[in-house]
Amino acid sequence: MAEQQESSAQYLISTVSKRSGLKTDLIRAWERRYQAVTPTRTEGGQRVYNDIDIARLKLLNQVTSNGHSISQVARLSLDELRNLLKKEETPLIEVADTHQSSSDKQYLTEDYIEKCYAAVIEFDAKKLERHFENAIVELEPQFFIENLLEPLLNKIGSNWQAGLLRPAHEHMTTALIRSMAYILRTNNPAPDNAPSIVISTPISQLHELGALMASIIAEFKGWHVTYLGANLPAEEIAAACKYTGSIAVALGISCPHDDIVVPKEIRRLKKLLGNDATLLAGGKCADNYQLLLNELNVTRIENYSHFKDILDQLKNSHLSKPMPN
Amino acid sequence: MAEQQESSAQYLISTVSKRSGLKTDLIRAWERRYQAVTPTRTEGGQRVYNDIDIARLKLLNQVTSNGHSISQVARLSLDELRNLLKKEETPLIEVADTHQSSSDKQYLTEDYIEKCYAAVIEFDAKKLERHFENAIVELEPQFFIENLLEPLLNKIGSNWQAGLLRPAHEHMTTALIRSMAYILRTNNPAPDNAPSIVISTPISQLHELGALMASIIAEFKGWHVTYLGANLPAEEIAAACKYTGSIAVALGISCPHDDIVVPKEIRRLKKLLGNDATLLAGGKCADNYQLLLNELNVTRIENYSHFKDILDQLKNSHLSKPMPN
DNA sequence: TAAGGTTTGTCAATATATTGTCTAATTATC
DNA sequence: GATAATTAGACAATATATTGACAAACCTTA
Repeated sequence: MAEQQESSAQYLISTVSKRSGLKTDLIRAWERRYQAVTPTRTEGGQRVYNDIDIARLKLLNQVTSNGHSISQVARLSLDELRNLLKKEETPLIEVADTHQSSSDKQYLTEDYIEKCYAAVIEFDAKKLERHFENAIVELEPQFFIENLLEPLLNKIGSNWQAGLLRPAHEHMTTALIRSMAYILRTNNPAPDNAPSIVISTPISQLHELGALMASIIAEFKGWHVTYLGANLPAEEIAAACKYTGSIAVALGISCPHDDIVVPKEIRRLKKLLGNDATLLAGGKCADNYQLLLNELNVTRIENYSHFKDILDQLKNSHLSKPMPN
Repeated sequence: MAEQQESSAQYLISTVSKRSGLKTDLIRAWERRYQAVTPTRTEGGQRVYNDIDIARLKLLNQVTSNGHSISQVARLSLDELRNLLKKEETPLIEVADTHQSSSDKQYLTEDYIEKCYAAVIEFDAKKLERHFENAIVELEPQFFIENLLEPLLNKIGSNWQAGLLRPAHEHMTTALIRSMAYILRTNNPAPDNAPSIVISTPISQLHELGALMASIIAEFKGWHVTYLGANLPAEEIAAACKYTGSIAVALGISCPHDDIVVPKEIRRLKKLLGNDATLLAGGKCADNYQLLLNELNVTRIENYSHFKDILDQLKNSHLSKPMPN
């Protein structure tokens, strides 16, 4: 125990009210009547909430405004509440955030980034996961990816290159984010006629966070994504592309390996793909191969927002000239 | 039946009305006259419905508007109602199923394994994910892991070694299972005093499915798991173990590489860990290093059930001699 | 076919439950 | 002292429950 108290920040009821969008009276009533949350107290007896409480109240707010009666859902776990929301899948609502100005949100996000980074340093996967969960609830998934995950990964990446973090830190984070990719993806299934893309990293490129991010983004953009993880030979990537009928292949290149393997693999892959699919390459160290990419007519992905543009373009040109047969 | 304690998803009559398309009065009348549904009650006496009730009412709505009299169909099972609809050839909304009898379970599982394997061959990640999702709901997570995931991975593994599957197949499956690990883990959070374990694969060992399975199993067994993914040098694994205060480290060795790197890494890791943590090794190809493991006093994990036994033993011996300070 | 009974959806009246909000008096915090 | 939190209780607005009734639709059978 005592982990929650020390690990996550403490909030008084007015803050909680602002963040959850519930009146203070209501928060107290829900506690009194249904033990929806059970905050600790100060010596003087004032309620002290943590991040989990806030996430919980936020979820309860959504669930009840979805038609559920508070008495029936107050004792459900975070996961059960999330499932409930997922099931209901009410695309009509999408209420513009009750209040919470954009500056609040920015501050909140930075706060989360700090907390997450601290959890990474401490090697505390559980804590990191909790922060992620809360953040996904508080910020919308889309916002979470762009404004929290991306900066966090950049920070981890650069600090790792600077020697401030061990490889094991990065591995742990990668493993966790991979496992959480599910809840990020799960909300918007791609339509059947969506275009397909294969995302991977070439052989010798073991760091896949960027590629993983890219695949989440592509799913959000309504693509069918076949994510293959790291370190695959060109034939395999090409085979996956062919099997899935993908119109694009994106490679993540983020290790400064600068050896001869990567150029060779890219060459081979380009040859194997021919004109069936567009080849894209991105990542921190893609620059190292700029000449090669130019020569082979491989599209360079500058950053994530550039990636989104490329996806849109490809999608449009694909839709305008449907199946050749 | 009598699965009300299912805890999640309890609905009041207005919600049920919206979802089923039946007026509240009618729902009550059907209950009063024909026991079409038998909801539980709140303390105050209000009706509380679950997902099955809703599915049932939806079906009854369709069936009756198809011409059947409510008195004749009110007591039919979900399956019977569905059959009725199917016969009538009325392409209406499909209703999610939940209920399953235990006798079907084995057959059902084998069916799922077939379907999942087919999805893997077809490179259809979305389909595979759907099968997984359905299976996890239909079978309990625990059962899912032991009776579906394990055989499926074995099948994939052996067929991959036999050359029937491409590496890319295995990569895709790995990536997907990693991302679904979240919902498998998420239901039973480990208590704060749970022992910790680090799970990884040594450098040059890139295939992590086994290690991933092991980490899911360990989480189910109530351990704090720090999962580091594949291909980590010994110092990193040792560092993670030290940081997290883990009492055990499990390595997955499933590639027939039989080179000199793995023995070297295991030796180094054992040295780095000293007596602070128990070193375990498992996986298809751990046999290749049997002599080394014996020499270094590394526990060999025979299979997943053996792994569970080991975890229990370690947990007990850890609890009996708590913190040295 | 017409009469008579049965089924079925709907409604009304009355009583109880649930739930968000509010007031008042008191106590913490800074 | 000003601001914010606390408790306890009260209140009104909805939602639900129960019971009984009723007419339209549906049957059966003479």
